[in-house]
Amino acid sequence: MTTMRISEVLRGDAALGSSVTVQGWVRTRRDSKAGMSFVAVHDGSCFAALQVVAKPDLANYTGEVSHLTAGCSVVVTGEVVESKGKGQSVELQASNVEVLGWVEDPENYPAAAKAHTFEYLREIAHLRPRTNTFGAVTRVRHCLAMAVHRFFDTNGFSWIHTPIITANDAEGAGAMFRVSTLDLANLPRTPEGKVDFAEDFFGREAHLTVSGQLNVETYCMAMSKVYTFGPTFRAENSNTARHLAEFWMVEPEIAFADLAADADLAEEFLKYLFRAVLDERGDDLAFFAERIDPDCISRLEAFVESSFERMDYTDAIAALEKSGKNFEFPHRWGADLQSEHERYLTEELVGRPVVVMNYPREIKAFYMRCNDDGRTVSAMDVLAPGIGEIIGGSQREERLDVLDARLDEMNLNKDDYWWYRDLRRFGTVPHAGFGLGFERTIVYATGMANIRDVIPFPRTPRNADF
RNA sequence: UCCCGCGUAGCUCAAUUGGCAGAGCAGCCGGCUGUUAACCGGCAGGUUUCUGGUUCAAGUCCAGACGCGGGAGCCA
Repeated sequence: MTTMRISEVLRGDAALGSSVTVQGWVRTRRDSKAGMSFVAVHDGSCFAALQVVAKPDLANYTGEVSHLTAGCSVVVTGEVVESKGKGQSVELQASNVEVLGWVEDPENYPAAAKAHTFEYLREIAHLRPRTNTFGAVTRVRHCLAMAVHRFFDTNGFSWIHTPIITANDAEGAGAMFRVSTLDLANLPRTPEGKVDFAEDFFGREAHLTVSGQLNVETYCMAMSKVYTFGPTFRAENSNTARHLAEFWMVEPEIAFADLAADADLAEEFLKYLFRAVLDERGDDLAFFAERIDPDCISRLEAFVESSFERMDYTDAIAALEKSGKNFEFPHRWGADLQSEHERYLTEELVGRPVVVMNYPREIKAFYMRCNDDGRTVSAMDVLAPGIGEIIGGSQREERLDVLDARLDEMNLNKDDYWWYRDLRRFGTVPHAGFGLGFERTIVYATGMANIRDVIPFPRTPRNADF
């Protein structure tokens, strides 16, 4: 008798007739007309549950087994047999069912075996991983995370653990959460009456990071190919299905590379991720296609097969003009593309993922490399059908004089960027990178409608429960 | 943050013009010769988000608060 995961039993690792033990939780119990019970047990190892056949000759059949409800934890030993029913090829003929934990007051079990809305399940985030949907999301998320590391590892990248707490007060990527140990009820003051952060834990203002990019660039200038993958934080009060206050971001950075190489990397990387999900999580994808988003498998298959279109921002604007479409928001050279513009380009005009490159410098960050035309920078967005912007990246400005001019132009203090500027003083090289929102990647792969349902414990404005 | 919508049983939703608050699922009890979102019969389940107002009468109308959702902006 061996203990096995349910995925192992279902894929045939245990010979028919052999005795195995499984451990898990009851999904449903069905009583048959023959006076026996069918107990579906799941343990998270795969989408399917294992059907346990429990007959009345079990010592605890009447007293316990026939009272099992959704959520009870059980250890079941039995013989692996070919199923006489239709829904599964093998099942477990139980010789012993031990109930480890009952569900008290099953009428009020919040995750009862019935359909629930995702809004409701967010209120029971500690129990929702037991549902079909969140089990599937969790396995796909894990699959994608492993694929991120595998892709970079096999391509010679080093994983850099950039800091969560940062004292860079000017990263320019959005509002930041303050990190402080000061007593809010009794703040130390400078003679001028301002809060005296010299008294704070770090001796200066500190925040949660909004991006690991500036830090990872330092390691890129020594390791050549690096990436970060970790949590990032935005204190924006944005309440949408696509935003989180705490989310995970993947940020590769490559040296001796230009924007074209950056776009090539993004394309190769995204295709690798989605191919991994297609190869490894077919069971979960089948569920998403059946219950969540009918197109999710065909969308991924099309994505990994198609080549990304490259398009200059200037040409994209021209294409929008030529489209003759009546957009809600006007498009003009010099303004950022609206969601509807991005959707037109990738879904209607091209019908494939599109990399829009070389944006007007006025609307982009200080670190992006200025092009020779004097009015654009080497920035790119990867747009995908069905989701819009999934990646934002750029070639970085490696020339100190140009970088300094940009900092001045944007009224940023050069002293705040002293170590970032040092990289341009000591052995500077052309380099580029991008940021991929990890949860948005999961949304794309699963067809889940709300980003709050692809992260275990979503943090959004006015919501940090659990 | 702005615009719109919603809040009724554990969950998903009904409730006509302001007039006795009701179904399905889940739960419990019973029945049925291997069930698959099982089926059949029965039982139980309510401070209608909260506060105030109008009215003979409020789930329903009015005001405010709180919570949630959709869209927009910002972005990843």
